[in-house]
Amino acid sequence: MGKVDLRTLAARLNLSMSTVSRALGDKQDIGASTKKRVLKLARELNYQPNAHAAGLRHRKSKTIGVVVPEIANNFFSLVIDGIHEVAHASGYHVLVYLTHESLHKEINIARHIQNGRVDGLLISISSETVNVDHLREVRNAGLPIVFFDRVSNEMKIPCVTTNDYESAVEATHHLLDAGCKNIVYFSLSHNLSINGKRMKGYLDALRRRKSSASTILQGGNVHEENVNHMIRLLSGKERPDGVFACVEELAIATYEACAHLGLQIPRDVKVICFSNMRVAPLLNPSLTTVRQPALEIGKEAAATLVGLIESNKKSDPGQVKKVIKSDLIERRSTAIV
Amino acid sequence: MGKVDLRTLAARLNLSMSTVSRALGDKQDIGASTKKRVLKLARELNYQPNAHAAGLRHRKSKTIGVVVPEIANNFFSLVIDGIHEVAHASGYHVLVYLTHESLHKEINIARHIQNGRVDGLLISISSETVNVDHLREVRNAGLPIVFFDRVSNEMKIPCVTTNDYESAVEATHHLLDAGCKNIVYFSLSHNLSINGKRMKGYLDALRRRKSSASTILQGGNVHEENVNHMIRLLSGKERPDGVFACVEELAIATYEACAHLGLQIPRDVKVICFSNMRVAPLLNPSLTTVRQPALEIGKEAAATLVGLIESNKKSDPGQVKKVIKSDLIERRSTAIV
DNA sequence: CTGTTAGCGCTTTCAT
DNA sequence: ATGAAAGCGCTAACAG
Repeated sequence: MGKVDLRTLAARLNLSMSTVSRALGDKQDIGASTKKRVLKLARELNYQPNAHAAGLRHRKSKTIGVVVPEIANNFFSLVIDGIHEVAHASGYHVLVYLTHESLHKEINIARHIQNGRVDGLLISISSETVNVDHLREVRNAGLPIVFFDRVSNEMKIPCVTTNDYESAVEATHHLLDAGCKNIVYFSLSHNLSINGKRMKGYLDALRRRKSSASTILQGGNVHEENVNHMIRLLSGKERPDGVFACVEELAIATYEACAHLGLQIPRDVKVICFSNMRVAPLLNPSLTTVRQPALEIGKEAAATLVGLIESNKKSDPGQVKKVIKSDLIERRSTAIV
Repeated sequence: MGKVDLRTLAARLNLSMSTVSRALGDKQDIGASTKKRVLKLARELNYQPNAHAAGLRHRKSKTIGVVVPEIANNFFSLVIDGIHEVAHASGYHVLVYLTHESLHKEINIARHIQNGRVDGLLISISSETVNVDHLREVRNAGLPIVFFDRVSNEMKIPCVTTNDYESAVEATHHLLDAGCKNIVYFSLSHNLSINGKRMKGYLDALRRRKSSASTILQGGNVHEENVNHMIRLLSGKERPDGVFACVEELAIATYEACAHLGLQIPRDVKVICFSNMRVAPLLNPSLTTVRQPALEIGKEAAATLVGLIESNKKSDPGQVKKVIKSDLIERRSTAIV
């Protein structure tokens, strides 16, 4: 089965390539019957127009790039699912890139996509990313970018996030209402926007209630270290009675630390976290959870980007912030554990 | 910042485009000093060779397509992580496609990639896929394919799987050794290869031990239904005392069913499953688990595909089966729950 | 060692 | 309504 290209079709139909092209492209100035003939044969031979040729001609790839810190993560994979849904519906393909939280890789990726491979970029920046010159470069090359979840304030471009601040306030109130006097905020990298917003919500809520001592415990990428940090903290003399975990990973680390020390959740320690895994609520009803609408974030981000790509106004859209509300904090009525 | 292309570079250096091209391509027949000059300017101007033009010329996209049933799934996202690692190291980009278990979508994807967009395909087929003509078509178009995890025996092409059969035998022995007399096999779609191999291992193990009544419970894609099926089964007169869950999703459904009925795992019901989520072992020590080496599967699959692409021998490689061993069944020595 | 030329497959003027 | 021809950006003969 040799390739079938425009030339093949044209030859078999005794038409010129341009006519065939017009017929397939649904253009003006084409005879109805000719068009029908062309479409028929194209279908028969399963003609697939070469993507490179079309891309070269149009300077469009019909592809969007998605850059995430990691994919083996329920939140990001759900986001990608949402992106996919919208992208596919709009005829776009999805190229996925992983930074593994490395700024170096992020820069590399940014470099390597300025070659027509993608028409735009969706990105959730790595925890190491403070300077965003590499992204400016991408935008200067004419590619629209949309931030999601982890945004940078250094660039005024559209971003899609959740109402982290408000949810964090609410989550903190839950802990306070449950009687916590000594809460730990289990934190992600301090330069991450989501961490910043959640921590601010947390601190503001504490302040507003003129309440409680508070510790900030800095978590990292290494699970075992997170567990050990928490174990150390929970074994201290002033044992915390509440934990606000910035992401699920840290809640799980907390869970393991408690198990290690024989502490019971929620009897000894109340835990609350931002989470997307369906499993977390099963672990312990009180360990849960502000659910982020990952799928919706993905869809919204993709829709925004596709919009930017297709209305190729060079005019900077400026900073359009779309905030998608987290689900309210849920508690299971029936305790499982 | 206008585009910088070969022409730009050539003009600024008073060289011809081909010389510049050669310098950048690290070809023979190029003056050392010229080369240096070219590379220097290219770096300065951040020259990125147009992917479409190169692709058109070489009939290569340096891109591999990955087709998975779903991405919001720890196993598949880990596999993609592995694929990424190898692909990136070999200079390949990764285009991800989701079928959401729909054969229709799978066929569509197969059609839409026969246009030079990808150089090869990694696929884990949907649960609806029995006939694989759409994949034959892809291969006939000259694209190498590698199956991973969920394979089809209809096509003799390389596939990367785990030792499902052996692991299932072993897992079953664990349940029998724990004293189970009435085990349920909680099954996926029957035409999935992984389900077939695991179920066969399960049944063979039972037979070999001349043991136990056994029920096959067919699970599906809808979580609530899975839970309800299991609740119904566990409420029957001959309540099963063991569950072999083909995948983690079904183990979680079982977990919820038990919780709903007030049954304790493992006291009332022993549960074992194939799993990749780090969280499952936390749920209940006895609920665990045959860990599939997802990352390794991804790496191996990608390496195999890249090999096929680069050694562009038209000769059919035939069916090369690579089996990657699952981790042994693990039990946590310390009970957490 | 370097330049000239042709062409990858497609779209799009510009003729007819 | 159709065809001829130019060209997207790059590379690989083929000259020199």
